[in-house]
Amino acid sequence: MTASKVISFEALRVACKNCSLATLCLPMGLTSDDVERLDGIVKRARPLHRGDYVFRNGERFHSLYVVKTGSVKTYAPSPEGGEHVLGFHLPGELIGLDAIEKEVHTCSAKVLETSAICEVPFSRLETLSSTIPSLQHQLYRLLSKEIGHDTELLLLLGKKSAEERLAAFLLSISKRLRKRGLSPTDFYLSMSRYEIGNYLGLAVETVSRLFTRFQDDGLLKVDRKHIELRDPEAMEAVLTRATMSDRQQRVR
Amino acid sequence: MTASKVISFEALRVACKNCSLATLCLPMGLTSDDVERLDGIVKRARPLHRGDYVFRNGERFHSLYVVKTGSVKTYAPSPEGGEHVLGFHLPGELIGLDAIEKEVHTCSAKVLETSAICEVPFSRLETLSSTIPSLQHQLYRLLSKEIGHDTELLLLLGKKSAEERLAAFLLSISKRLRKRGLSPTDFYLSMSRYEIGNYLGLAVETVSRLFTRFQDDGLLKVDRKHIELRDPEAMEAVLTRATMSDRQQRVR
DNA sequence: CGAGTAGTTGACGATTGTCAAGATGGGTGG
DNA sequence: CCACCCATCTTGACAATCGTCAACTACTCG
Repeated sequence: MTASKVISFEALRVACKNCSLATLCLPMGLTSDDVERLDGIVKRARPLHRGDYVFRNGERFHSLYVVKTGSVKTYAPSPEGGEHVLGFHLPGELIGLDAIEKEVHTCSAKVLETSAICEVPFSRLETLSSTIPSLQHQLYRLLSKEIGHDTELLLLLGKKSAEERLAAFLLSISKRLRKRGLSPTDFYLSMSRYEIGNYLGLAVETVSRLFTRFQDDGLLKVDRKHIELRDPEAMEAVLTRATMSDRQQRVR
Repeated sequence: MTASKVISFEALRVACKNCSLATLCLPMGLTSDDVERLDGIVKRARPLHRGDYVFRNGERFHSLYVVKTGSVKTYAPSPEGGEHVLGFHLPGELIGLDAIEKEVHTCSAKVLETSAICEVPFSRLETLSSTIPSLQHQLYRLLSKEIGHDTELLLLLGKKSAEERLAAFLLSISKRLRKRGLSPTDFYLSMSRYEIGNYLGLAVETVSRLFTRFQDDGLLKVDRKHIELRDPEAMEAVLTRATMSDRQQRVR
């Protein structure tokens, strides 16, 4: 709230209309006039560092957040100090949508690396959305998209083998990076093996072994957190080829 | 579209404002005047029979649907004829929310028993919602609720043992029935063992064995599809007691 | 009443978690 | 700038849960 803080905010200030993420984020499909109005309510680019919270489980819900740069993990802390990783969020992705109903955050969000986060006060967004039909529509779409995404994950956790889960995870990251204009075959994973395993419902050791196996099979090259997809098609094939889980699904 | 059809519609016609589900469904929190307007766009109580589709995977999305009586399963058909059960829906629950984004249904919905389904054309609902703020809010809430629900399921599939999954499933049904004023301890399961297993990511045989074990342990009495919860507290305890999955979650 | 589907039970095995030990590397302080 | 330390990751051995296969029973529906 000091002058210097204001300056740093201004330095980071990039209007929605100039933001490279506009097509992935809330402004999608809005006229430039409407984007201007949306712009007016967005608190932009709060810079956070590894381990900082965007919001915490139990806090009252006021805003949605958009990842502008960096990456965020959302997770449900369990009473005993454990956690259940719910997702990893890349630039352009909206978080906090699950809190609208109860008006309380039901999960925590922590940045995995230095990240810039835009804050969107929800009540103002809601008000604005009733006067901008395309914004309202976009919000319904984004909420619906989140449901679709969770559904995919449900299928992954309920029906797929460890191998398929990790392959799907890596391909998901790859595709999301491509959409953002980044290399889909050469990237760093900002999360730990433990977090990947937790997210995919696997033990750390299983994740580690799978990375080794994928490398041995020539599907990728792995060096700590640096991943190089060598054979994305073969990786896709891991998902489609008949496995235990397919057999299980067949109607008898 | 014949006269007789119109008559059957009229016979089933129960306005939202007189519907016992109003507090669970879209009208929640609306003034009676607003409910009247909502009423105007709802196509009411299409009666369907076991195996009938509410909508099918791939169909263009036009409407949301509310289960009025009976029960519905939603599932994603897989190319090889298998399926992935995504959910079971009881009276007052809204289905089709996942289709808003792509404007195409990404799953199929089939009724499990004779059911009445209300149809709500989405574009009209959307238009109406921008003039009724509390309806808009309720829609955001319902979408958000769906996300929260999926998140719980994610935790179930990713971290819980077979025993915990089935216990959670039965307790979920029980709680939802209670909200609808039905017995939470004595109910019929309209879905098959296969569908339960598929939904929970378990083999039919595992589900069957668990029912037997729960019965042997005095937690419930099972006779085909009829379930009698004998010890709901002990059933809750199955969820909270330390198990494999808890150990796994502990931060090292 | 017969046939077929759904459900149950048993035996077995595979995938994946657990435990344990060792390797690797980044960060910190002298 | 180097050395140490600790967290993270890897690898191996073993075990348990849960899926698979198979046989049998019991409903349900023509």
